Amino acid sequence: MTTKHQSENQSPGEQSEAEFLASYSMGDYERPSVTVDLAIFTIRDGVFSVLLIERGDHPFKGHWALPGGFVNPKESTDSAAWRELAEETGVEQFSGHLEQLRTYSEPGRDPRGWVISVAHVAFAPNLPDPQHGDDAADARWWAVEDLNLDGEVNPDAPPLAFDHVEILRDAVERVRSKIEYTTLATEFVGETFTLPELRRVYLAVWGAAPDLANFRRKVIKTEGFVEATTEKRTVEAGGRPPLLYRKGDATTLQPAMLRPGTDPEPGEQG
Amino acid sequence: MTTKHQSENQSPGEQSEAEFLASYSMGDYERPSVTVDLAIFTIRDGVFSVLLIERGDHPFKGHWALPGGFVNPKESTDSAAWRELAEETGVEQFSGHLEQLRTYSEPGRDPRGWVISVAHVAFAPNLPDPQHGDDAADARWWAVEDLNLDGEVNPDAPPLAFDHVEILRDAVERVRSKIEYTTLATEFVGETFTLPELRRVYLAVWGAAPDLANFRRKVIKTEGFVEATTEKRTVEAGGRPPLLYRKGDATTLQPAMLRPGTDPEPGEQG
DNA sequence: TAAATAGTGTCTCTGAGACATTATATT
DNA sequence: AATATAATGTCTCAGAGACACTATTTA
Repeated sequence: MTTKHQSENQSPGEQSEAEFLASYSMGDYERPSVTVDLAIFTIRDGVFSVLLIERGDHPFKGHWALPGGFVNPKESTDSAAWRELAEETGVEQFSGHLEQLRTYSEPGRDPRGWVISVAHVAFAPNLPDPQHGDDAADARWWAVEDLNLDGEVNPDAPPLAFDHVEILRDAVERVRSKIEYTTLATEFVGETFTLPELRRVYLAVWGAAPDLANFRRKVIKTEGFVEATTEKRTVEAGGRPPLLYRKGDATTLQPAMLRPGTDPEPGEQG
Repeated sequence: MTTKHQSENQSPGEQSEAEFLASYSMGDYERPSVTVDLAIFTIRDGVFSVLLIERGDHPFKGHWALPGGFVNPKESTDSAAWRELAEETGVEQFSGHLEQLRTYSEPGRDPRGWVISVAHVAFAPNLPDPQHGDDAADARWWAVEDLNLDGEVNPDAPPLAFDHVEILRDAVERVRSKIEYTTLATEFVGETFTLPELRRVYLAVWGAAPDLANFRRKVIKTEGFVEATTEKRTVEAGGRPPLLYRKGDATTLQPAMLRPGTDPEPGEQG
């Protein structure tokens, strides 16, 4: 990476970069507020869920929104997202995965003014119920399939604030596709886990699980996906106790885990 | 999409959302400048190339940067990117593809202050040489492989400004992977094209082309990727004249076109 | 032993890699 | 005819889908 950049030849009367910066003013361009929004996903009792916060204030009072907040100077949007993640989940040492989704900037997306939001997605194993926000607003996990992300299916779905329907749609699709070609499904289970547990992650996120036998073959044969331990999960009611595994050091799946039902049809119009 | 959100019951003394917004002030949070940066790719004489601009002013005077500019109020970052794209390429009706890459916000990435950049990637068929910038700076196409994106390989590579090495690395990888699982390779060729031409797109972008015969089989059998015309390309020197094709209406490739050389090894540590 | 869950074996089909062969043009 | 490029045919192998079968536990 090139970091020194003072190397160009400089005529005597010319300004150096240091002098230039010292005299530089950003001018009076209008500037937007920049926020981060977080789609924090977990699987609770086999249900693919996302954390939402009920707004206690206008605008969108009583509607549900993704947790988020302003980005401060001297921090990256990632840092801001990690900070919000800790605050909202109440977990100081968050063990999951966080990544940037995309930036939403459509004019009018926030009625208060010019607000650009950098959305992030987090994957986490079973998290506790969230702290109640200090602004008396509610915060809870919602099953993703209970949200009306694709049309008005569920009359009891919470109304979503801002453009968070769009963000959530993109976030859900990101998670669904990311567990196809990476090992991130292991972020939704504990330190050790069984293969049926890992398979239930795919079931929860995709709404359909790969065939049991083929899933095992795929996971076991993909070097570095999981590592077998010698212990078995103690099971309460009936059934053969499953072997426990630990995540391996692979990060990508090559070839990808295929979503069932997605018949290998040729590309379609989008 | 839920757009009406005035439906919650409101006690007599309580503020309505309209009243709230009328009295709302964004406060005096410090706000960043937000810019867009563009990685505009094309293929010129079989060479995968990107448009860079030589900076005429500090900071990074004499270094090469991605074209870009400030985002204005009342426009999305996509609109800003389209606007810059037209300005920088000098093409009013740009026929290619533009998409958001990701947002770069690391503190210190711009020595002038707090600047957050939303980077975009554009795919275009052979574009003309760019206009000279009005600030007397140079603007030209650079072969991607002549840039030192992965270590100091080429001593004649142009020095890159800001964090544009990182952005370009991400942008190149985006293009390389996007032509695997979408039909975007057709954005690099003209209205009609031959299969060998399309294959040379993969050769240019990946540095290696799929086997000729297997490539044909894949493209032809993927419904909606290309549509055969009845004409042939008139050829100047020797050889059988190839059939001309037109792009189909498919957008995704299922299964993906595989990069050659990438031995189907299991996932590795990243 | 029945029920429940975990785990194995195997047939088949699709699609990619490799590479030999045929087709159609110019000089 | 020689050369050059386009297009086809075919053998093989990896890996996914489907599903029958075996294993290990509790009630």
